[in-house]
Amino acid sequence: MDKRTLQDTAPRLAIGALSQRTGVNIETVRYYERIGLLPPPARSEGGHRLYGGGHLMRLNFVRRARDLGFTLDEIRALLELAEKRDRPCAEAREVATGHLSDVRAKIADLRTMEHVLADMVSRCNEDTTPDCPLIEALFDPTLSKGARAKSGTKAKRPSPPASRIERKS
Amino acid sequence: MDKRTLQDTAPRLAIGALSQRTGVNIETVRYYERIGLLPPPARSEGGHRLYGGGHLMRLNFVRRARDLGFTLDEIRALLELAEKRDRPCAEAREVATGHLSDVRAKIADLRTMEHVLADMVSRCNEDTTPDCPLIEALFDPTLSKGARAKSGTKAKRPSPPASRIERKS
DNA sequence: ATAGGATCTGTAGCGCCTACAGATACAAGA
DNA sequence: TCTTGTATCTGTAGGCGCTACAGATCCTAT
Repeated sequence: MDKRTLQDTAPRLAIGALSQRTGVNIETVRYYERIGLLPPPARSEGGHRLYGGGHLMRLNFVRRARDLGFTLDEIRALLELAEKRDRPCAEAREVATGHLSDVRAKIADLRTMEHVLADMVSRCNEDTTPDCPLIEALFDPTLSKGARAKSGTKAKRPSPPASRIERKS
Repeated sequence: MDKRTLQDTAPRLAIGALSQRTGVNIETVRYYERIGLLPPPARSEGGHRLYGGGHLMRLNFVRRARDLGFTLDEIRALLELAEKRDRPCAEAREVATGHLSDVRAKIADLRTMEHVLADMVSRCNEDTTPDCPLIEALFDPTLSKGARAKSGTKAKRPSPPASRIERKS
């Protein structure tokens, strides 16, 4: 059988067996079908799902891509590219490089967190019972982190005006 | 005002001003109140929320902790520790070290992903139109990754038995 | 007095599953 | 053949941490 066609051979796998072979939870398999990521399989007379080799490959593809952190939408795109065998390489590369830079951005974020956290924990070594430096640090505004800027200007007025209710800047 | 008491001074900040000063979305502020992370503020005669300095500090604390990746439950615990000033240091340290190892585990996972992805992308350089190596790699079972083991034994039978519907192993 | 913001409540949606209930199907043993 | 004990079925709700909307009300500046 051609590895790439995703055509179905005679369906013979029940959902539990498919789940075991792919490592994908049964409920998740049904979920993937609901959202159209996995095509609806054949059914037994009693209505049980029966999967063929194509499903097995496709679901393994999905699981591997999930392990690499691709979103379900990205995976959907990759699967489409895998099926229409025109010029998928460039487009697949695009999806993957886009995801790769997401991953790298996440790593950078996490490394920043890691350093700050490690620093906080280390300064917490001597058990200074009141004024735990870890908790103090979380109260301390110097840890402001301008990253993850949301939309909208952050008013950074240093001294608030006197009394009265403050509404917008 | 003591930085740590979280006592409220005269409430005078409207929710929009609080949102701007903390960088936390208005809807999120209300959400935090709903789930009990932020205490219900005073209200104006017409029912608008009015926040004091304690809320401001507390919400800033929450935002900084979120920036460091703490879950809301962890933050809840940290805030409790910040309030009862008995011996919070050891416990706070525990929360933080637990989270730190989560962060490190995530970094390790992401680095694995990064390497596999980078490798896939680089092997995709020459535009081999059919048989894109990137897509082939996702079909290739050698990329199985035994990590993230879920509950339940994964049956890894290499050759499936002959015909008939397969149910459980 | 009025206009135009800001805020109110309540609800639903996002991504990606996971869990449950109550009903049915199926394969193997007696 | 009948019975048992799984496996599977459908449908719905929940979880995290928000975000977005609708339709109503409030508040302040002119």
